[in-house]
Amino acid sequence: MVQFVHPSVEDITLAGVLGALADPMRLRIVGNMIKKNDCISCSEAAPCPNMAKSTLSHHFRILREAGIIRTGKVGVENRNVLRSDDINKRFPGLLDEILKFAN
Amino acid sequence: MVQFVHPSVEDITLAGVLGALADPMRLRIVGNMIKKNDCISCSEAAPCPNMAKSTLSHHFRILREAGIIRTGKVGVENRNVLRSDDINKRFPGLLDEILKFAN
DNA sequence: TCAATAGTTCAATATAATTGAACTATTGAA
DNA sequence: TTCAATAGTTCAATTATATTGAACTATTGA
Repeated sequence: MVQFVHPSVEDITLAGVLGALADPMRLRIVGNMIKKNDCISCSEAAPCPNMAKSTLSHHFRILREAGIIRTGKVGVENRNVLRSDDINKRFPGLLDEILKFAN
Repeated sequence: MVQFVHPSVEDITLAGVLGALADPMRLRIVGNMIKKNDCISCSEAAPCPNMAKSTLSHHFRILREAGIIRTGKVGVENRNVLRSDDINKRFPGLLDEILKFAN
């Protein structure tokens, strides 16, 4: 059984959030999640078609462990949602401000 | 002669800015710069007393090459200023929003 | 039961961060 | 004008992180 690790709200850090978003590929993943209505599979959110799936999996793990997204398994695929509310509790307005400039 | 490299405004990237600020030490350096009125030497902005000066120098280079700070040599020391105006031209409001949560 | 799908984990290699040691440049004093 | 002190850079070595192919796990549908 694959167990996904998600930090609690109080464990989300500024450097962690910035670090997770400080990568063009991960910015595009999060941008795609917003565009495609927020709850999508990993491959659907992929920033480019030729990326190795292990790399994609790694990027999702980084986003997950920084508290940016929440991942749950539904059937054969993972569904990912942005943790906007949680991040806003910790850093009000920050996420929107950053994602305004993504893509 | 030491030549400092600074990107032009249009070469400042979102991932670059986020990457430069995605480090607790660098967040503290920038926080210290704001607290101590913006134009300070490297050692004055140091995030902790026991950091190797080569490491400190490295962090200032990261901040400089991301376009976060501008460095100039004045006498025996370096003076560093935040490039708030330049970053605001490229990403209006972003820097303030991030630094609101630093420290 | 078996193949297909979606993703994870592992191990190897490639890239970035940290640090001590040696260096450069500027100042101020003998 | 020489010499020590100060402030930082650069280099080389080690350590940590990212990327990827290959092998694995879990779920679905035929």
